[in-house]
Amino acid sequence: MDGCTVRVVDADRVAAVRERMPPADDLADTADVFGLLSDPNRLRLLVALLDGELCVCDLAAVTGQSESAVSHALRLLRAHRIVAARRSGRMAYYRLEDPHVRMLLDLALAHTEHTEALHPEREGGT
Amino acid sequence: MDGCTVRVVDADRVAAVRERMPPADDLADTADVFGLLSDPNRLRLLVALLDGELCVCDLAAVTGQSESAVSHALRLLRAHRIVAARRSGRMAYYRLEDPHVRMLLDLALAHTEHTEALHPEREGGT
DNA sequence: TGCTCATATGAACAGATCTTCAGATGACAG
DNA sequence: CTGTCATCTGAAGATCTGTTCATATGAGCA
Repeated sequence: MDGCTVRVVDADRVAAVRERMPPADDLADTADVFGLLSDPNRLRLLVALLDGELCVCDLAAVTGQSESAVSHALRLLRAHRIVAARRSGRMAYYRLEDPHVRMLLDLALAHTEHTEALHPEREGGT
Repeated sequence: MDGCTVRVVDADRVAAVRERMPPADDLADTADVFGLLSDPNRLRLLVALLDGELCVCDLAAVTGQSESAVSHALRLLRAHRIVAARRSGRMAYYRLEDPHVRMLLDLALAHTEHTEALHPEREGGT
């Protein structure tokens, strides 16, 4: 042969872990959700919404972004059903719809509060 | 002043929410962590490591990536102290180091398992 | 010492992402 | 109906990100 593109040391473990690996769709979904939380500005929006609904302009004020940027971000979040909009006249009030995301936010924020020495840019190799 | 680039509807809410908003550093950190979890392949690596340590080539086998890609990904995760490496001869065994990330993974996976109808690309507007 | 294997690294290219700007939509006031 | 206001949208550009290919490192073996 050729030596195999993919070498395996512990075949049993590999097989076992592959068993437990969630289906690609689920992983993609999950990665997607994390991706939506991976932008500081989007994060700010969601954190702002933890307390209750806010209109676009107030969200812009709270998070310090342009209203256009906020609108784009909300569009994305809305497309993924993470936030929902309520219309009142020409205003749009957004709220956090996805309880799962709320949990992730709570958990994540709780931990960063306690974790001082988390700063990146370090090699932990040798 | 001018009319304000930023209009505010509910000034009190805005002020209150700004109060509660975590410092920019914390948010950046949190967004960073989510960012590391936002790639399906990295996610696969981390899920594989939930069970215990694995060497690079086995990780490649489990996750279906090239060993180089795996190495690059691990490097990133290592830099952020999310995984740690143990050396044994020419092998490198990686394990999940960050308990906080483990929690996020558990929580996220638990939910995607139960959630069938999460698929994106939908407008929830009106 | 010289060879092979497991892993690490760097450079480069392709695709995704975020922000901004300009303009569209739809509601409300007169 | 006309003008204004809040929000939405599309396109364009700069930046980031992830993958690949080629090569480096360093351990073990003969």
